[in-house]
Amino acid sequence: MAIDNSLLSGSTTLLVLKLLEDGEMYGYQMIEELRRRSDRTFELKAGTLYPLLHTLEQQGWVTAREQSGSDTARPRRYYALTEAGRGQLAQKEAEWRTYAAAVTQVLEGGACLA
Amino acid sequence: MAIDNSLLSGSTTLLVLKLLEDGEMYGYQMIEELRRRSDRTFELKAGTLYPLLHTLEQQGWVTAREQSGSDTARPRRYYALTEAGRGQLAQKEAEWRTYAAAVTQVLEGGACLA
DNA sequence: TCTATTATATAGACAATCGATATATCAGGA
DNA sequence: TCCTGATATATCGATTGTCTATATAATAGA
Repeated sequence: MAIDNSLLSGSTTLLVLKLLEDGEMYGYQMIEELRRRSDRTFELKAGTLYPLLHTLEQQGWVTAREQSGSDTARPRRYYALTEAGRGQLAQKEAEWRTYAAAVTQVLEGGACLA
Repeated sequence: MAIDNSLLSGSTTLLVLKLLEDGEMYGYQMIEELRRRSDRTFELKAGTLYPLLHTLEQQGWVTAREQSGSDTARPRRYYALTEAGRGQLAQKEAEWRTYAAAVTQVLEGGACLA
């Protein structure tokens, strides 16, 4: 099922930081990996990701390393989490859990609370 | 914990429709009820809700009934779900579950999938 | 030759939320 | 009495996040 784009809003940063938790990745790879891990639910667009990566870099949450491989058409920019980025990831993960729990509570809690 | 505003984006319509599932409500009441049901996680702003309600009405998902009670300072606009609105609610609820499951999968799935 | 894939980048359009402001009444404290 | 806060709805402009479209450039395959 294709989900409403607007649902994605706000969680994209979390998802991108999460991808970098286990090691560096380049942008195009992130799009593919995110699609794979989410069973095609998330099909992040290039026009969304690249500006976001630049923002994350400016904020000091990731660092970039350009690798102009001879085999690739265009040099890849590998991104890695900084310590600050790890902190942000932890915080955004906690925020997500709070948010998701609250939505679930509204959806299931219905009329009666203790 | 106060969550990032942008996380709310896209789920607001779902939450509002859900509130109306059990009967009609007016705007101000929805703000309070949503805050209560979510344990203060959702503090929907008036500037967000009222334009949204007008949109929902235009789309035919809710109907409005104005009640100028003698005891209230200003007449209340009571909103109720239409049949189309119920359909939308069901669809948005399904979308939410798909989306939330995908985020959880990315957060927990990590590197290894079967 | 032409198209698709890999790989990054930017500009402009669009949607959703917010803060600020407006209006109007009533209750309660200083 | 005056002033603040709560009740109740409404609109405007700013900000943010995502998208589509476009650009560039090399390589593989039909």
